[in-house]
Amino acid sequence: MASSDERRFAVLRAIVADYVSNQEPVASKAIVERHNLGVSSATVRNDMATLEEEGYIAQPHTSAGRIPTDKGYRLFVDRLSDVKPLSGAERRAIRSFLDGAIDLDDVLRRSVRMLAQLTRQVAVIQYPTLTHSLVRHIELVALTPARVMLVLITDNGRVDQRMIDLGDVITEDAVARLRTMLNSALVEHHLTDAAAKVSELIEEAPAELRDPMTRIATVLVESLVEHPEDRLVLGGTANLTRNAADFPGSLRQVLEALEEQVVVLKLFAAASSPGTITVRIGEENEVEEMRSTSVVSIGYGSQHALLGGLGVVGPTRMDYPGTIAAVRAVANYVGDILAGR
Amino acid sequence: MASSDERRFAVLRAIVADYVSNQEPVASKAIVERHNLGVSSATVRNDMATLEEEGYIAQPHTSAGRIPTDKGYRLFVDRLSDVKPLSGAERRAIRSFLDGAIDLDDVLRRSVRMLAQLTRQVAVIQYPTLTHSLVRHIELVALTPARVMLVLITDNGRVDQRMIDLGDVITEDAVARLRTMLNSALVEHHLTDAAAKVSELIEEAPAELRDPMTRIATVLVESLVEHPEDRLVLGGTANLTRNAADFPGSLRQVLEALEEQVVVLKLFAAASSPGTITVRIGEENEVEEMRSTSVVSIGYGSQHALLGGLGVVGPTRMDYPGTIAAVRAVANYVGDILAGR
DNA sequence: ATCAGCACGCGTCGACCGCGAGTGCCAACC
DNA sequence: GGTTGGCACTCGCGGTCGACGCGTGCTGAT
Repeated sequence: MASSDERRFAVLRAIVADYVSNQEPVASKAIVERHNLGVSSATVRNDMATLEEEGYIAQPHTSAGRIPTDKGYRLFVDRLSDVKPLSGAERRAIRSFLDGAIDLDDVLRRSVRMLAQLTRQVAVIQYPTLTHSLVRHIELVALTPARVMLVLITDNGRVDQRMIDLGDVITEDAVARLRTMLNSALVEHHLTDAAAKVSELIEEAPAELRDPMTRIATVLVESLVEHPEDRLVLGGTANLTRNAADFPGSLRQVLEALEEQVVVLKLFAAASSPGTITVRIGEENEVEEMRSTSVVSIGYGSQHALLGGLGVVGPTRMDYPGTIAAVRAVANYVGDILAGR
Repeated sequence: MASSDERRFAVLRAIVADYVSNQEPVASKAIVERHNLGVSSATVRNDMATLEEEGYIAQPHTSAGRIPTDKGYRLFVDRLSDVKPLSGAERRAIRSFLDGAIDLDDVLRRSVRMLAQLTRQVAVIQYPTLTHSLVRHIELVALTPARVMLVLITDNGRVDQRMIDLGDVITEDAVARLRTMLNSALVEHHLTDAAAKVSELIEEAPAELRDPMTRIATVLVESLVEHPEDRLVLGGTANLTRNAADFPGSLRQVLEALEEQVVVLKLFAAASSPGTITVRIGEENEVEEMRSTSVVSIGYGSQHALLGGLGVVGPTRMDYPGTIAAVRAVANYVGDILAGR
């Protein structure tokens, strides 16, 4: 029967809600008290038995209440329809806080902070990817006679730098000529086209500039375009300790994993198009050490260009609706700010 | 008697050593077993009674062994004479690991990581201060018609960026002229002189450039020279959980405090001249939340110029000799690399 | 001053027990 | 068939108790 199915789901929802807020197994009696389902506790118990058979909930010990399983959370999240948006005050707070930002770094730092605060969890933001960026400017600065620094400035405000060892002394004049060549070839072009443009540059270059140009091109293409070490900003790790019980003995592991950029990047790999929330619950995470956490992530950027991912990492026992709302809101603002400027 | 004093200190040293490695109160019997002082446990007990009266050690409960107090650690550290340097292998590891660095960010990231690994504690490194730096280059990039980005490149490889709202549309040509003016006035000069030079620039500027130049000057001087938001890199926070017992209930507090830049900067405020280790033990810390930790810090840079501070934060029960050696070694390498390049 | 010996204090650990929460099941009811 | 009150049962939790042993402080001897 449809209605019986519905009530069973209502029971699951109640269990999730109560467990999230009280973090203790919830009993049938507690459900009928706090949520008015219009049935008795015995009926709820029957439903709970079914839910348990189907694997949505479990009981820690024989005579305790039930807690949701990963599968239970999954169903709960999938059926989540009306994500209540943030309050006006919250929206205004975000906006005004982020508007004070001074540069890209600052935007991202403030955003993680905001997100961590809103969700009371660990927040992560990826730096906007370079792949879709337009080159605004390339600077070449001689640091020592045989060493230059390449500075790449893109349209979303990101500034990247690389040391380049030229292997030979170079004159200030040569540096200037290289700089001019690079800029006229690349400015206002997409970084994805850089590889092609740059190889042309090498061919066109006068003999004496060919070697340094080759080295510069290699660094530019290899380390900035093909293998950009995706940077990310982390915040609110203190929130992990909020309920140490949520990470049975593995708090350490989680913290360690979070310090590994590679691992965290994997968590956000799913972030596809902006606006689409991805939720990875417990065991669904591919990363071993993160099996005791849930990850809520989303892509940010404008409608057409995905700039990067952001999200939060927390216990599977988290306030999914609230977290999703916050993540979405922050992604909107970050996207606006980085695109709008 | 001098010799009796000496033995009492030897007892303290033994207590510190044993407590640090076993992290449990150490008994008189254990001392005579592990360290050969040539006296009986009864004698050690007498010494311990004295040490306790003088406040160097304490016992958690009446019939337990002793643990060092902050004052005890202090004495221990003060009398530390021969800091055993790192092993050759370790030195080589550090060197080769840091040499692979790609730019300043990378040097610092690798260094914290290294330091955290060596000490198994939380490592912190301040970005090299701007105040003593030489300006290598200033770049001005128009991001939108009325907005430019100021990029400052200094001789130690640091790259800083600031958005500047000009309040009015500006031509590409004007930007170029401003850039030229800024560079010819500031390049190869100390940032400390920037304020003076820049105010000259404003006066010399042609009327139509005066307004944008003023805005740029303000940002440059105020936000980069006078109030540089001292950035810092943190690593190894996972090590805090290594022994949660070390932070009775306050692990959360410590983590939170570490996320506050201001707080952490205060911890390192003492870092004076390069090469001088500063140790703050427990209650000696001015920061309230850090009273349960010890901070070992040092300045790094060349002989004459202090570039910044670095160090570690850990439990008062830490391996001081080892930590001090590691901190000193890493500071040396970081100083070398940033100065030598 | 050092040391062996001893009595004492006290924290730790395991066993035990009673309580109560929460369940599963059953029989009755709509 | 779905729902409900009732009831017996399970099992974890918290508190008590006692034995044990560790580490100490003290005392008296050297």
